[in-house]
Amino acid sequence: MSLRHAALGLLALRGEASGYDLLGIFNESLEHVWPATQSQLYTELGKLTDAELVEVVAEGGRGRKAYAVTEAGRKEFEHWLLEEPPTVNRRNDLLLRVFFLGLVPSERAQEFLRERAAASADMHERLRGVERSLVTEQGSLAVHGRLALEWGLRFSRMQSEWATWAAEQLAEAEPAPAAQVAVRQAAQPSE
Amino acid sequence: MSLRHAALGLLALRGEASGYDLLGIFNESLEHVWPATQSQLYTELGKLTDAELVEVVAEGGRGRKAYAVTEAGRKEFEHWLLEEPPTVNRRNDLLLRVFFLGLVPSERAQEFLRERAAASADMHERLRGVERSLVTEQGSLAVHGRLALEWGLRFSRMQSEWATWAAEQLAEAEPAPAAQVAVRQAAQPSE
DNA sequence: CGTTGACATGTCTGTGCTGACATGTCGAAG
DNA sequence: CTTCGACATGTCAGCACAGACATGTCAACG
Repeated sequence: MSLRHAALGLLALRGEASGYDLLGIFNESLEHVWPATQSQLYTELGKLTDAELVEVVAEGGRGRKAYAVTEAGRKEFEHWLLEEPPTVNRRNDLLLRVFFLGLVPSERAQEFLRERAAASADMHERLRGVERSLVTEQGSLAVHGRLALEWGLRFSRMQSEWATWAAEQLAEAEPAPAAQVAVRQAAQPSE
Repeated sequence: MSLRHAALGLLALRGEASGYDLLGIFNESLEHVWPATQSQLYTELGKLTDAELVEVVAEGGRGRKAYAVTEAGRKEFEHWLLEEPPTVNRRNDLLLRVFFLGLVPSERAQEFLRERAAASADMHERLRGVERSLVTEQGSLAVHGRLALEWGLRFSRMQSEWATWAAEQLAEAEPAPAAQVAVRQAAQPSE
């Protein structure tokens, strides 16, 4: 239920904002961290209002409603931020595939892993580009944005290195082509 | 929609299995990679049967139905495994919190990051334990299980190091309590 | 013989999320 | 004056998933 807290947090940062404003921030700053669609966001703002964690502080043109966090909202947000343990992201598409890699020929599996290594390396380079374009900015938002960026840099590097290593592991474990099978069978009587 | 493919893959590995059997595997081997509940799994097996990707190959006592993948199922599975690009896991609870860390005093934020570093270090140790208990096992499942384990080891180490680094960044950026500012400046010119 | 625990299948409600749809306002440019 | 693009709010259907509920069989132990 983190969208709730993301919205609360953005309102706390901004002081006040409309659903439309928040949507803009979600699509810019939080796109890679916690994406949200418009329908979700407006629904959540409605619920937050009902729960009295936010309130409408102004109504402007085009039906615009400016929201701000209430005292209860601020409290709820800080509790979430510091007290509640972050939920670990359990599902991992990549590792699920790795689990099944034994079902295809080793060469195909190695190819798959090398592709993943390349994809992560690409991601790393992309983030390096973002990093370079960020050196000028200042302020607390930039400080914490940089922490998140560094996480991405380290993660993509780790994953790229891991995938390269994994492909090598498979290459060593099974030297592959049919010609070598006989050798293997002669060398090791069982399994 | 990866539960579908996880079920397909497990059936391909096992040859044939009941929903109950698969549930056991999900709760043991795939718990940290792709958890599934019983209701989800039985529902999915029903859908897979309707789609003719799996079929009931035997019925046993206690209403047991043994499923096996069909030719179409095998094809669909291999397509997913090798052709479809793994979807990146976009939502990240931890980074979302980091984004908002500027809303609390720097000391609290540093505390938060150090806690995260400790939690990741714990995770790392836990996985090292699993690694040690795995050295005896053989077979292709163990080979690919080890690849996934190594990913976990590298990930937890990376995250622990990152959190430690991030806490230090904040400590440097805002040397905090006014009294100590002078001391720090005198003691260490930079970095 | 009765109880317990593993085996085994299924349904239902609620929630979070996505994508599509629906509706309307306002300012600026042509 | 019309049209277009940014601003702005909302609903709805559908899917994945979690957790609870419902039902029943079979083997083993006491």
